[in-house]
Amino acid sequence: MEVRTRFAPSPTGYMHIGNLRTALYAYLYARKNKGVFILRIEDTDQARLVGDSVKVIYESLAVTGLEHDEGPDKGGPVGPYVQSERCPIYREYADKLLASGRAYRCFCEKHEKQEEPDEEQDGPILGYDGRCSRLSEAEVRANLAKGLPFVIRQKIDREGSTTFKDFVYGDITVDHKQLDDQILLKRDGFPTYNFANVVDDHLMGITHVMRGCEYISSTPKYLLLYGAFGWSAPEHIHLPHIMGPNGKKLSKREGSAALADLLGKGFLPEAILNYIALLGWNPGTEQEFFTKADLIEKFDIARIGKAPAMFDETKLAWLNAQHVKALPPAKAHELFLKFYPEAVVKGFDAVKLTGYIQGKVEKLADIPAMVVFLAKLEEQYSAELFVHAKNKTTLESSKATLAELQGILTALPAWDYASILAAVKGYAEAKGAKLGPVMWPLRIAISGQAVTPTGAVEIAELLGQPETLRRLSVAIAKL
RNA sequence: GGCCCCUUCGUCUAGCGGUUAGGACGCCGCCCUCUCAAGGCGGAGAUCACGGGUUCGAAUCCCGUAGGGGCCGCCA
Repeated sequence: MEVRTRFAPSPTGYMHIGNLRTALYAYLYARKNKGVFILRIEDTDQARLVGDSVKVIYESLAVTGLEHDEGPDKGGPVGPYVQSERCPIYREYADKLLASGRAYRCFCEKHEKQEEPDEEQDGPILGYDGRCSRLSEAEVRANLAKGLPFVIRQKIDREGSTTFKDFVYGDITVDHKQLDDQILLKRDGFPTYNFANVVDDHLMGITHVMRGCEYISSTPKYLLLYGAFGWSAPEHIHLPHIMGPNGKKLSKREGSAALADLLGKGFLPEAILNYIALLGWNPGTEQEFFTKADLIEKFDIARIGKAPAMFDETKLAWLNAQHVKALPPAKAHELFLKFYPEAVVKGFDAVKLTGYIQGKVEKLADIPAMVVFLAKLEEQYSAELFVHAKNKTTLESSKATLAELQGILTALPAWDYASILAAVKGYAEAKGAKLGPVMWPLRIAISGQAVTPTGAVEIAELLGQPETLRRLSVAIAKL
């Protein structure tokens, strides 16, 4: 049978990283099995509609390359793919349940969520007591005639229990005493998630349902619904949560919960995908670097773990650096260009710069701070930087070295990497010194920094002869 | 409160009855080197949440306990 998976986000205005991982797994599983990956928008909560949020969903899938085969924007044989456009369908199926006696109209007041379960309460919280299921036909007709608003509830027999097999968590059994007559159709005519999800997954031919593990407890209710319709249920794959640092829920406030935040920090989409794929799944080998194609090939739902994982931005940064290194030079340059300060692009050979620092960039957002020194020497840097124990440099030795170097570099006829390196090496050899004691002061002098993204010779080459000599003078004066 | 689920280095994880409990990030050290980094090598870091069983033998199986998470919405 053809595998069909779906990503069914509700339009909240941003792409949560946990949701993105759910999408990724559903995508990978579909691709791996030559199946179909569907996008469905779950916008049944009219009170929470957020303006442009469907656009955010499209953009998120596009930037990460999780392209769907069917969806609102692409069409498909089982549309519409937006739940708010499917209301007649839900109505139709609710009526079927009404007719078969598996559902009933409920005229009760809204039952608000209980924030703090009553400490005093001894027994279980029972939920809705099902009183409207006992209304006579005449009473229902009378209420309808009065125009009383109602919801449609599924009639659930509280005897017995339901056991289902989850691919990740194994056999899960829930006692029907834990269930209540869930609402299928709300007062406003829109379906609840509980109902729409079952109807749509069935009608759309979904074979494997992947979603967060918060749905485990209510899955038996959905299964009962499949049963009430006489439908066979899809496979269920519940996923453990991704936690924030401290083991708390990954929140928008921490700045790493949304895809847009991560992108803004300069993480590559492919690195983000790679990283979140590994939160809760592993290939069983020691491979950690994955391209999307690799993931499709290696992904296996049997190797999804059960324990929640904490999101660690440090490790993401490392993985991101690996992906940056793997970029074709032209692609790297195209990306880096967006982060180079204007003065750097204008005044220097940016292509060469990219080549020099590509192996050192962790996050793209770090780039501006890494390269500004090229455009402008921070002349107030401390002379103490010249003192380096390991290279045996002091203020005095640095001054002497720099003065001699300045003479040699001034006389240098060609200003390219090889020539500069040869000149510096020749100088060191002539003095019987190692390269370190010469390179260290040179690099400090022309960068004004202890840490630079590339070596002294590369920096000198990029700066050009006049600016290199000028900076040398600044340093000599300082010393 | 009821029910469901989870628990191996700080973090991500391997492990599926017999291993010196392996790898990765981070951290530390060494080497290389044109500093840092990268790269290479090495180190510290886990009484496998705890307590009972079962077994010749348990991180692995069973039962409890604790801690954490989830559900108990006309939210998804």
